[in-house]
Amino acid sequence: MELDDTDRAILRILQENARTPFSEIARRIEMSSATVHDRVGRLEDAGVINGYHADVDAKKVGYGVSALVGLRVEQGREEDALSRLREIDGVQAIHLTTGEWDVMLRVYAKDTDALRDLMFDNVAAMDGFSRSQTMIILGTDYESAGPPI
Amino acid sequence: MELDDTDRAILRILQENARTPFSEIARRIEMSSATVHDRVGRLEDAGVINGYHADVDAKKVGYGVSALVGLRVEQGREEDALSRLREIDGVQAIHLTTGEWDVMLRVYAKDTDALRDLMFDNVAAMDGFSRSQTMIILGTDYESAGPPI
DNA sequence: TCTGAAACCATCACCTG
DNA sequence: CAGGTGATGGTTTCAGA
Repeated sequence: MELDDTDRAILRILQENARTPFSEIARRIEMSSATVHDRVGRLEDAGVINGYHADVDAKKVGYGVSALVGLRVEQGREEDALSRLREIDGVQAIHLTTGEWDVMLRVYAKDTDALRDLMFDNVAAMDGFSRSQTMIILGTDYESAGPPI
Repeated sequence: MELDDTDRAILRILQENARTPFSEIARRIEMSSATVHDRVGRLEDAGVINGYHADVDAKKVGYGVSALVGLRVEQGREEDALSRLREIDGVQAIHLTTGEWDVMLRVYAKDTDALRDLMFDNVAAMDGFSRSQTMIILGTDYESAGPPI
């Protein structure tokens, strides 16, 4: 799908605040809200917009600890290993990467004890992984809502 | 702030789809939309909800490559180094971590050439960093919209 | 891409237990 | 004091141009 400047303007607004009324988007890009409605529908259908999510503060809902976990996967066990990772509560993202690690996870845990349990009882107990490294996120200095548009 | 089951139900719905009308949330949790309106306002004020963002597909807006970058920061240069990282276009997140790296970035680039430029012209050219490692994200197997609630 | 109209929704002041 | 009611003005949505 080809995006024009109008599409990009709409995407920027919805990336910044997904609850912006179409009528306000219309005012800002100087078009009718019917057009905005139309274009947003098309962006959703084309998979350019994949959803709208409230940004919920992890600490405030009881997840005091977050970490990045690097994993090495044994040859041939990839699919099996990944499907079991997906089932673990607290695993937020599973990225397949080049470099030192085959898989990088982003995980949430209540506290460091819960993180230890998550790593030992779940990840380390799985076979298919030969090595892991946990990097606790001490803080997040900056984070945007997605790619620049 | 103390969250009760009603708050958590609202958070789950808005995390899943931030554009859900309050009237529909009200139906689903069996309360009036005035109450939903009220509670959402309180969750926003308390910083439990920090915004609502459209999930925009990076590839579809021209960012074909994404990577995780580990950095070592020289002692005493932390604040200076971080503030310059924040200015680089394509840097989506800056996490301070324990372990092998002091800082982990999530970056977006148009293609591998653009990623090389980003790393060489921007990151490596900065002083304050002594070592770096780039892990290209080949794919994302799973990703949730935030912490479990 | 727009206009226009009907259905729908957010929001607020004011009640109620 | 959390929750509800009801009025009103704004918003979404869709057909038709």
